[in-house]
Amino acid sequence: MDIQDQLLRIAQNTEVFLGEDVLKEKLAQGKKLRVKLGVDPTRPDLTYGHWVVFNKLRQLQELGHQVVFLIGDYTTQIGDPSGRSSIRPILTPEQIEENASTYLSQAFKILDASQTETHRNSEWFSKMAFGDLLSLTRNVTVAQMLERDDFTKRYTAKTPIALVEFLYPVLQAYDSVMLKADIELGGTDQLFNMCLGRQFQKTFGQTEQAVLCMPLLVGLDGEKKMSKSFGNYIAFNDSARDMYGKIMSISDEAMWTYFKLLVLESSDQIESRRTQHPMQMKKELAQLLLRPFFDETTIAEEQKHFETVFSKKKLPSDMPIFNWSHFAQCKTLVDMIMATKLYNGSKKELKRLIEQGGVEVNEQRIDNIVFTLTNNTSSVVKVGKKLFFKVEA
RNA sequence: GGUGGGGUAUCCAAGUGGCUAAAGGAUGCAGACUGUAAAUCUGUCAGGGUUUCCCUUUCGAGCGUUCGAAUCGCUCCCCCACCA
Repeated sequence: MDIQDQLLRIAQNTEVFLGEDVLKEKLAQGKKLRVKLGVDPTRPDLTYGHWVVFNKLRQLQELGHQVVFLIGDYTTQIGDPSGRSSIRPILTPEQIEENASTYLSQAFKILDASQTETHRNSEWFSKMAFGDLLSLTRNVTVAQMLERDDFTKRYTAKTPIALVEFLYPVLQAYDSVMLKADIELGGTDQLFNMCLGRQFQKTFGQTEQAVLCMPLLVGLDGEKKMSKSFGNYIAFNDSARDMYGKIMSISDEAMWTYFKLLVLESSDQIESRRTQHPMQMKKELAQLLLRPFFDETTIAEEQKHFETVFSKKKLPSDMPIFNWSHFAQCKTLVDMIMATKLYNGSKKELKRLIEQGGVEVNEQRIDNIVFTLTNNTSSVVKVGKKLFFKVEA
C-alpha cells in the first residue's frame, strides 16, 4: 500500500490526528511504527467504547506496525484520585496483574495477540529516583495543566483537583519516552496527556509521536460517552442475550455511529442503510457486533428470543424453572419472586411494580400485591420487561 | 495562616424548630403509544409490615438543647473562594 493510502487509512474515523508530517517521513523510510496504547488496569471489563480504539490498532497491525500495550500498573498503585472515585481502594500488585490479563484476553478478541508487545510502567517508575521525577515536572507549567479540558471544567466548576492528578499526565507522557512511541492512541479525553508526551519526547531528543484521538462512543442513553461509571455500556463479557438486547435498545441516531466506528463502514454503506427499516438495520448491527464473541448459532438464538419476547410479546422458549418445594415458606407471589433471587430490587419496589401492572402470571396482569398462586399448579411468571420464570408442580 | 461560603437521597438542588421520608429538576423503573428507537402522556422512585395506617433508618460525623431538630449550640472531619 502506498504511503498516501496508509495515511488515509490511519486517519480514518479519527477525531484528532497530530504529527502527520513526521509519520509520513517515517513511513517513507519503511519504518515499522511503534503504536502505544495505555491501559488502566483498575477496571478489567472492556466495553464497546474500547472497541473503537482497538479497531484502529487492528488497522495499524494490518498495515504491519507494532502495537505496544502499556499497562499502567505503577500509576494504578498510587491510586487514581480523579473525580469522586477517590475512595477507590488501591489495588494490590496481584489484583493489577489479574486485571491486566483479563483486559488483554478480552482485547485479543479484536486484536492479533502475536503482533502485540506489552510493557508495564513499573519497569521504569519503580526505579525512578525522586529527583528524576522533580526534573520531569519542571517541563510543565501549571497554566499548561489547567488548560487540559477536564481540569478547566473542574476548576471553573469549583470541584476539587488533587495535586497528584497533575502528575498523571506527566507520568503518561514519560511512558511515551520510554517506549519510543511513534504513535499514541487514545480517546479524545487523552489528547492533553498525549500532547505532553510529544513535548517530553522532544525534550529527550526523540522524534515526536503522532497522536490519534478516537471519538468516544456514545452509550446506551444516546447522550453520554459509553462508560462503566454511567452504566450505559455494553461489555465484552456481557451475555449474548444482554448484548443483543442492549444493541437493540440504542437510539437510531446512535446506531449509525456504531456502524461507522465499530463495523468501520463507509459513509456510502451507511447512507444506503439509512434508506431501509431502522429495526432491520439494528438487527444486522447486533449480528455484526456479536460475531467476535459468539458463534452463529448463539446469535441466531438470541435474535429469535428477542423477536419472540419483545416483538411478538410471547414467552421465551427457555426460562429458569422452580419447583414448588422451593416456595414452601412463601405466602404470596411477592414472596415467591423474592425467593427466586432473580429480582434484584427491594420487596417494596416489587410491590410497586405489581401496583403499576408490571407483573404477569400466565400472561394475565396481576393487580394486587397479595396475589397468591394456586398451590402445586404450573405457572409462568413475568416480572418487569425482561424477567421470566416458571413454577412447576 | 487569615476571612467568608458550603457539605441534603443515584446526581443537581430547595428547605433555617412541628404541616418534612424531606419541594423542584435530572436519571432510573413501570404503564399507555411503539420498532425494548426517538418524542409524548401517566404513575412511581429509603427499607419493612398485619398497608386509608404503623414501625425502622436517613439531611458530612459525634455529642447536646427541646415535648419535638435537616433546621438551634458545641466539637470534629471534608470542600470551595478570596487574601497571604
